[in-house]
Amino acid sequence: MYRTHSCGELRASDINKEVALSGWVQKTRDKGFMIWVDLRDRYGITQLIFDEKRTPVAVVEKAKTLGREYVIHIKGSVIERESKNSNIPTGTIEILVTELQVLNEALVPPFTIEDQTDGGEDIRMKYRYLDIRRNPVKNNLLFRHQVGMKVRNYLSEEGFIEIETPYLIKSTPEGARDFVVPSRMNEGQFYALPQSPQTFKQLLMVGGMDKYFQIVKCFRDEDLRADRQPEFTQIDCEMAFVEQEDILTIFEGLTRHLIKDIKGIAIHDFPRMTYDQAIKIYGNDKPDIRFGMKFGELNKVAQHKDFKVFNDAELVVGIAVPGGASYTRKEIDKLIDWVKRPQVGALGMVYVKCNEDGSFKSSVDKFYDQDDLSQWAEITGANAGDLICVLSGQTHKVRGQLSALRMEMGERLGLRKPEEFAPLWVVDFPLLEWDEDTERYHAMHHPFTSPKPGDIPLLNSRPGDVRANAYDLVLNGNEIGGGSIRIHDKETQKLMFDHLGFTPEEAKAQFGFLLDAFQYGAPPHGGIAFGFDRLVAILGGQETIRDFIAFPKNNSGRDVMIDAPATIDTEQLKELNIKLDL
RNA sequence: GGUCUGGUAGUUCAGUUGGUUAGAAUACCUGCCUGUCACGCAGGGGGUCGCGGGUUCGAGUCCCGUCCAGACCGCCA
Repeated sequence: MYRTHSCGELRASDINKEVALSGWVQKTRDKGFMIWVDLRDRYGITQLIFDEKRTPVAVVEKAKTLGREYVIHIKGSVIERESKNSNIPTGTIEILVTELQVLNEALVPPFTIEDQTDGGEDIRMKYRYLDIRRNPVKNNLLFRHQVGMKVRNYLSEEGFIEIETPYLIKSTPEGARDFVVPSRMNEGQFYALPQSPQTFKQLLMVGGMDKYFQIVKCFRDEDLRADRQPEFTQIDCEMAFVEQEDILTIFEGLTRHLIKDIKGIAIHDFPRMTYDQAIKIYGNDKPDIRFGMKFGELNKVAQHKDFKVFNDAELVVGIAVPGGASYTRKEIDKLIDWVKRPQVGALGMVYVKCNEDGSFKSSVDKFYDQDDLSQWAEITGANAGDLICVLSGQTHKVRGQLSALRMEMGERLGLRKPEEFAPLWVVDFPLLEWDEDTERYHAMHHPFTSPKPGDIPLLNSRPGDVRANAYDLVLNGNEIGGGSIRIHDKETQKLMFDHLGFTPEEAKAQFGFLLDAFQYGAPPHGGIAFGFDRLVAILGGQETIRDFIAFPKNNSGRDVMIDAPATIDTEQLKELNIKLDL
């Protein structure tokens, strides 16, 4: 028997027990007369002691050869420590070893297996199996498991059933790039990996499985980010005979339940905001509402003087940065440089210091008097001591720029507290979005999203103004879920394809199976999908999902541990009838 | 596709104005140490300064190119 106990469970009450333990050597402390070995497994650390007076000589000699991360098996008795360690749960006892067996030697690991490792991101990913031995990564994976269990239990109790859908499906032109898989048996043809089980879950609704969910891998061949991986996990849900309100209620419940159960925090406010409001007030469709700095539009009070920059602008908009009036000239200049970086793209920034004595000092004092500036302060909600930052230009661009500044300042001022949770529904998304490149409208959510019935007449005249029955769940400035009420009748779906520029033939070729299915009694239905990796990371107080995934990809979509992707040999290519053109 | 930052010992980093033999911490090895637990002490080994080219009497340092990594923009229905 390899072990009678784990390395995390022995206590003072176990003293005098004969035990067998197995695990990894975390550390040896050889004092000459005595050797201590910290033995580690998933459950904790137990100290072993090899004593020249009490341990057989041969065993002590073998203990001297142990290196870090050796896998060993020992037998011995639990004894009370002479000097106890209150830092670890097993700190009152140690194991007086009588038998030692080296199960496997280990090379010296390239970085230390400690909470505060000396290894950087790169090397940790290459040796991810060693990284996973470390508490921070291990605990993240345990945490992910717990969140997953709670989601499964909650949805299951609500009557949802988990159904698997295929991974080898058909490529579609809309949306993200597909990962494709060549088919050996069907020459010249390819499967695509699903970007989401969207059409399948709708077909499950037609199939009468009126409450479906799945914790499922999805694939998108797009560039990566700290919160974006090419393969990621969704909590995918769909319900039949529901309206938007039913969905919001159920998944508001799930969100509250998770935050309460996992973080012990009761969510009081679960606000809703329309897409238009979010864009106007926060410049962003996924606002972090843990802090203020709401946008104040200043066109009316800033375009009546001779300041050409503002007069020519489509939008003049500002935010009040709390405590910013104390910034030095140099600090403000750096802030201006920050908004002028290409990633943000502002051409400049006007600032107003709101002095403690109620006066204002701005970078545009030449053009505006104290009355003007006091109106700006009122509109942006600035108090004495704040700094008003004002950007101007094209509405769409300026909102994005000021939103970037708002998030940056929220971060710098510590207003984005990881242990605070502020969920938010953003509703009434536009149905269509103009695409500059292809010069046509495409579905903002996906082509199966239903328009708000009242807006359908606008489809021909002002397609950009048509709102959809679509909603996003935003948590702390991150989009963690999104969904919609779907189209369930063939006519509306045809209308939609028509406006997306699909010919009837194309629509039939791509989605004929769905249109067919809708002719056989499709119930009204809708759903939502949560980004599981993101949800777990945010509940864990982080925004990088990578450390909540056992084997993530790097920035370039590579798995540096197994070195994938990789070329395949000529035989394989031949079998697949593929010729490379490189 | 683009912007920015970085690449120096196993690892994390420092390296000034271009100037002698490239340093620190940690890890590793050896020895010592009668209760360690970030053990301590003494000693030791360890470098293609990412790669290629250029400027220079002289390049880790400056210039050009390139590769790799990270963050972001585009992209992500």
